[in-house]
Amino acid sequence: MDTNESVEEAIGLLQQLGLKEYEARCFVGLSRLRSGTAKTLSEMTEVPRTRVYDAVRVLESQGLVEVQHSSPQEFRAVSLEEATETLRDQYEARVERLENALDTIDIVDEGDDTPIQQVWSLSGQNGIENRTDQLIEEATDEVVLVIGDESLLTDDLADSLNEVVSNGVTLIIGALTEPLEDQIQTKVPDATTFITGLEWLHSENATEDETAIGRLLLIDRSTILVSSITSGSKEEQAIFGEGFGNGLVVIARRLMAQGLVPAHDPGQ
Amino acid sequence: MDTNESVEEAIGLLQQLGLKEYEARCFVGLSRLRSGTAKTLSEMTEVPRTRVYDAVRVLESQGLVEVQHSSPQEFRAVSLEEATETLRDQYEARVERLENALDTIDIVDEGDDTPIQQVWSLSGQNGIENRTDQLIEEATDEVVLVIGDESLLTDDLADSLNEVVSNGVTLIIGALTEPLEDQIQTKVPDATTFITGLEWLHSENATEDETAIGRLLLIDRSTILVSSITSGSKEEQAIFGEGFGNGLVVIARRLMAQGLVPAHDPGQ
DNA sequence: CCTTTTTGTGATTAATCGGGTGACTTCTCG
DNA sequence: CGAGAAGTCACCCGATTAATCACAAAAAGG
Repeated sequence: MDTNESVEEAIGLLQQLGLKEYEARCFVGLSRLRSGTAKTLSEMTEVPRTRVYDAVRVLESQGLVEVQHSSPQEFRAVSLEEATETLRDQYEARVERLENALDTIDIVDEGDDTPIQQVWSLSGQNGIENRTDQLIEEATDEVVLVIGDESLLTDDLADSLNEVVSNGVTLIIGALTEPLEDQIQTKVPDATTFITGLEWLHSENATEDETAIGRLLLIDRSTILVSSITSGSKEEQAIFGEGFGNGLVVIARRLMAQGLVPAHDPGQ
Repeated sequence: MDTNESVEEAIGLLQQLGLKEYEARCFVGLSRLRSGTAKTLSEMTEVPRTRVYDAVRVLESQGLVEVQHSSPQEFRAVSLEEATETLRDQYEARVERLENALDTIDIVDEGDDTPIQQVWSLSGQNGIENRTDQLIEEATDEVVLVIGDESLLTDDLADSLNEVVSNGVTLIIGALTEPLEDQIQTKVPDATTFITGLEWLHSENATEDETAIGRLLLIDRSTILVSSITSGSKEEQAIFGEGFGNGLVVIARRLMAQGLVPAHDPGQ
């Protein structure tokens, strides 16, 4: 809606995608013009005129802008589809090369691992999401999952759940609210669902930096992941433990036995 | 094969993907260790010990490593699959947001366009590739394509070609060598192929900064794209013109009539 | 043809960021 | 309790990047 806001956002995103500020400004500037000269661009983007040339040159070498070598020379941005496709290609190529490089390396050295009680923490919505999916896919016996916020019920997650349930794994999913439970039953029809009775899971009054429950995942009764979301920063943080004897896991099992999952049977 | 080399490459790639040097070093360091402390990591990666903590914290917040809050605390990298998946997600999210932002903007202002003869230049393998594909898909009548190097015959390109040929567009593809022609007939069976007789298209003796032909694309006899590859830098550069009256296009048509495409009939 | 303005290049300065180091507090363990 | 390791901070300095300026080349326009 608000163009100015979107412009700023686009500039920021382009910088996150690796462009410098001037390059980003020039690109969105050109995106709003069918075509423009250095002067036009400079006026519209606040980029010093003499620096427009450098910026555009970089953009051209990345396939985001085309240049007409006349005098004065004119610039124009490639179409939105071409631009995003180019960016995607670029990134995909890098990630693939990274995969290969790390693959040929992975030859680990000294095993610096202590096979005792371990509790790891990780944060970032994305990373936690991926870890969740992976853990679910590795389950052989039982998956217990409690979801605290509907935004966490992604399609990828549903895919993982449906895949594992089709392999004969028992799937028990809890929700904090009834509407959420309905959503779950729609996306993962084969799961046994329930509404958790643990009040402390609910995000109280949404005060400042109140901490709400994110997910709670128990795999084969021996691996657990619990995450929370601070309502202010919306950053998700998780702790994660594995091993049947792991303290965290033991607590989780006890918790479960007590009433998190009401008697293990569906409905009510 | 050579681990050391791969390590360096991985570090470079991670930096291109947005990590700082220390972060990149720490991540590949942890990738070779099942788990490690700040000291271990510092020794292995040449990152000052006191800075390992910052770096790892950032990595954790991005979902690339997990931390055990013991003393001394231990770090470990997530699996290769999780890491690449996380990176992909992150990027995809950014590109999508960019798409939206630019979409709400695109409301162009003053049309600063000159509808006269225009020849644009663009560079970068990726961008040129995308432009090529897009132009092909827009063809309504005829596509003439000459490919100068087999590396340019990508799957995406073949897809575009096959798609457009199924819409009844005449497709004529030239190659510089016979093996290349064979490849083309395999990937795009419905195309009429030939071997170009234009000697200057061939990359002479591969001297220093010799310039070899990349692609030559003529769409509906009114839009043309010609690219070259400097053998040294392997950078691809292209010029691009549209409009039936465009000078560049006129030359291309004449060139074609002369013998680029031998009499327009298949084989020999 | 000469003047004036615009265009493009290059060098130069200023500010920011990231790599690198060391001081200092806290913790662990003998 | 004391030595050494772990962890946190604050700082320095070099490189990158934003920003300005000086100047040559080229158009525009009398």
